[in-house]
Amino acid sequence: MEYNFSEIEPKWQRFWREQKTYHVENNSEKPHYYVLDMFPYPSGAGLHVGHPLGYIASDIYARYKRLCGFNVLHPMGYDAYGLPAEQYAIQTGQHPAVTTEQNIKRYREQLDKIGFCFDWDREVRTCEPTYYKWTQWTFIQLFNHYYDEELQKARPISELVKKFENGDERAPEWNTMSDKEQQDLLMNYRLAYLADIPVNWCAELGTVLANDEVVNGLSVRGGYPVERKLMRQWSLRITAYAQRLVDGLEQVDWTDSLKEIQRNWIGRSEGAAVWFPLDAPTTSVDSPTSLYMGQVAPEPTPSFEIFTTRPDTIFGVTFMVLCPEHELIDQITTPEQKAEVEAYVTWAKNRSERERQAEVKKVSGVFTGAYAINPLTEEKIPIWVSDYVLAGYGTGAIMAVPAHDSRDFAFARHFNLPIRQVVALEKDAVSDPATWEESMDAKTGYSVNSGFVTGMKVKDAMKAVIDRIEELGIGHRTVNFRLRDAIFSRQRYWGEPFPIYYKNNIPYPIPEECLPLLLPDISEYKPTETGEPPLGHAEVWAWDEANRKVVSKSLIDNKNVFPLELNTMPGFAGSSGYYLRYMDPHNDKAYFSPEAVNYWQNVDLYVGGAEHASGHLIYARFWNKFLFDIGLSVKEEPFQKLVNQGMIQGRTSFVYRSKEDKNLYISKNLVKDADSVSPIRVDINIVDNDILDTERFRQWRPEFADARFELEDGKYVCGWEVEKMSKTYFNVQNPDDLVAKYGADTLRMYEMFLGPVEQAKPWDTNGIEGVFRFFKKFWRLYHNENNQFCVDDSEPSKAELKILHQTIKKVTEDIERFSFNTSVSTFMICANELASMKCNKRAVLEPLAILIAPFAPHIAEELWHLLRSDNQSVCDAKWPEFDEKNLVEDSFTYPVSFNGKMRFTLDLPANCTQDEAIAAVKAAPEAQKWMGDKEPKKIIFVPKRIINIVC
RNA sequence: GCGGAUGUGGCGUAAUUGGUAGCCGCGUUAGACUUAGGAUCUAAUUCCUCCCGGAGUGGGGGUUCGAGUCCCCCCAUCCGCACCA
Repeated sequence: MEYNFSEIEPKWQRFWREQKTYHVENNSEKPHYYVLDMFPYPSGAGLHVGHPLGYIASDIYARYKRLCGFNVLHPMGYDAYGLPAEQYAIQTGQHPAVTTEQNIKRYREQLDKIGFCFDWDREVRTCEPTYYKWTQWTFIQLFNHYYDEELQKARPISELVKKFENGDERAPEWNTMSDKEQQDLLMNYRLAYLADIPVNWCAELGTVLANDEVVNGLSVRGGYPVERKLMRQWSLRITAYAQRLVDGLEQVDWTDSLKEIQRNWIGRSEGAAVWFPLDAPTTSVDSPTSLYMGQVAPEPTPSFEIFTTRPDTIFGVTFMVLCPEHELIDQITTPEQKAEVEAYVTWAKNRSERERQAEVKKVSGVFTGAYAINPLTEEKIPIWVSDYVLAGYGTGAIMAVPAHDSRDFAFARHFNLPIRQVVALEKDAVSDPATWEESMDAKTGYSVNSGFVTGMKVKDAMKAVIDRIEELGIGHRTVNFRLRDAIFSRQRYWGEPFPIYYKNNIPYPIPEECLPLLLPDISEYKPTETGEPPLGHAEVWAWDEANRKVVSKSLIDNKNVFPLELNTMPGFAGSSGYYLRYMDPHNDKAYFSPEAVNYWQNVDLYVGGAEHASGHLIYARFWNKFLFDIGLSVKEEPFQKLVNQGMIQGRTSFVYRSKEDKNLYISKNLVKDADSVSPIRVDINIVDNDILDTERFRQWRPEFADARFELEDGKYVCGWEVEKMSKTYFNVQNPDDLVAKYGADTLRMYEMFLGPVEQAKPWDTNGIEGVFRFFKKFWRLYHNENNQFCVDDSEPSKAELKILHQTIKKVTEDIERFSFNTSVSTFMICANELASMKCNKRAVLEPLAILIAPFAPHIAEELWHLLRSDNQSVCDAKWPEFDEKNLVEDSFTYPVSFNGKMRFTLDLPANCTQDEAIAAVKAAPEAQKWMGDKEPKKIIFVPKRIINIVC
């Protein structure tokens, strides 16, 4: 029989399904290993060849681990809530659940054809009530917990209430507060909280977006403008975990670049918070010094706090800047400046995020007329307002040191403010800042003109200044983060409903026993006429507190019936904890059982795209840390090792149409002048190895029906370019087509052969033939000339064993370091050598079938069953052991170099000593030729490698 | 601007981690078997060359007996962040 993949592959896929080969139990004597893929959003377009790349890599690893004796959890599911299904629903009225179901069906068919070892019994879908019940449950836990700064972990909010009741400086009047006041106060502590916050509002999408969903002022989905707007929204207090999110990166095995992206996103910076008193005529302070000695309790002096990472430059402050939103502006602006300041503030606040970002280089601002006092120099410093200071970072106020901060420098130059040098590269290298072209921002050199720190190194000066500031009680060391809390409300339909109802305008969670709070059906998926989110259309959408159930909205006037939250949760809600649910997906009593999580612990290997670095991968880490704090999750970090598969780009094919003769298409290498032709994208499915199928091209579209071609060697050669894989570029490669033409094993192997998994690369089908040829050759190793299965039970030769063990060694090492492209090469070398030796020994071919099983499970399974009479799957075989002694040689050919150049080779015993080697070199006739009568000055001998002789 | 990465034949890539650069595959060329082949097999294929050799891993310098690999300076491309004080 010839290698007939179209018969083999469905046969074994059925076998695996019927035998439940990939079913995984939560208890086993074997060591556990958890291999996870980022689950897909099932879009309407189906899979293209880029999607399975990571799945194939993780599948190979999962299969390998299993063969090595691990109990491997390798699940798959769907991130099923999302905007496209909802937008499709708005256009067609089709329920998103219906389209989502259809898309999932198609995804599953496509995935099944590739032969993955997923345990489909553990499938999760984020839109299933049995799943989102636990998303809602976690939200309630977040709502019911706060972050205890002392313990550095989440604790029940009831503990905080108890503290407040017993007297706490954070809520001195707690016991006299009304319920509403108490609840409002607690909102400042809850990990899931409701607050009026500036949000990214996207009018076009009719929803707010998280920071990572906005790029350059445009929405990631759709590219619509986004504006800042104050809205009452649910947020997650992820900032409470900022430090732990930074620290945790030390413990995980991720690439440096990915860790760096996360560190940047979290944006930790150390510095000082310093209070600058106002030079306000209203304050009755005799001498500013009396303020700072610490003993005299001064009159309450209006002052404001700034944050700086360069406390050492405090002697170079020549002005202060407040952000336009700063609350102090109204109080301090002098009457003369009032009109100007108000105009500026209004202008700044109304600027869209996009405008602001586009004009970053433009300097704008206005003087308030007020002054602050530099607490160390007692100088009077003007206070300005400018939008280059951001409200959301630090305190929204800065001390400006134009000599050593490029933004302050630009501002000072623009408004002609003084610039004073306080840092120099050398102690005496002081120059006139008026001559500078740019500020000196580097944190190197020495302090100059800086009072008591003059002459110190910058680093020491920083410490000295902070120490003094803390001594004086006018500030303290502090850490600031760029990370913002995650906005958790979406004005959408197709997402998890919040398990929240409002009584007297105070939010309450519905009782946990009543979860899930089911997403109601609605008639229209658009916002309501009054501007409420789509859930405003839901008729039966009110909470009956007494009967603990959802009832009709019309009952809201009744005593115990209250409105339910109309927002839904964002996409990252469902994807933040799914890896935990896979451990115990059918549990209806708990998110997952303690037994399950104690067995699996956390994800050992996570494979997915780097585009989730500042979204999903941060949220999931936060989510897991919270579950860890409340005792559910057992590891603080959810994903121990992370591999980012590179994006597969498209490789677009072009034909070149003559500009003179619109029906003439010129083959690529015959195009003399690029301006004389127009390149036209052509469907890659009618191009093979860059050769255009001219007949199918004529049929492709009516306008090409009369096409004529200028051919080279009778062929039309297309040009190509790397672009995004997209329908509009005709460069989408559907995996189904390749499976049909070459089989799943060839597709799997070829995707790996393309290059390192981590590397972005264009999809290029040229070359898949080579892998297909390999499989035909591989098949023939197990068959005779008449295509009959034929293996030999005799002892293998030394040479044959050497090839086998070389292959075992290399493939094992390659898989361990995720280098699958090189293992494919190793298989090819192995097959070539065995074929040329005509080796058909069982002792070689049986282990070989196991070795290739992770890569090409179908052909491996077929050969395995031909080799053995028991009905055992190759998936349950044992990974062959590598035995060094098969590789040991009696003699070894040593390359011999003179003065660094290789001159000749010498056969020596493989384990010869250095002295023996040197003696052999001296005796060799070739050596005489190179050495002449010179004595070697130096002989370098590396075991089994090189002998280098320097004369 | 800041941060991270990458740069090797016509193409995708490899190199035991400092040890004969170009493995494996595509493509190309020649040959074999064929009525035929877009099947299969064999051989060649970094470049230059007067066939003696010489040059060569983005460019320049350095360390070393020896550098694709380590160090310094440029150049190019890709990615992330971007007024974050």
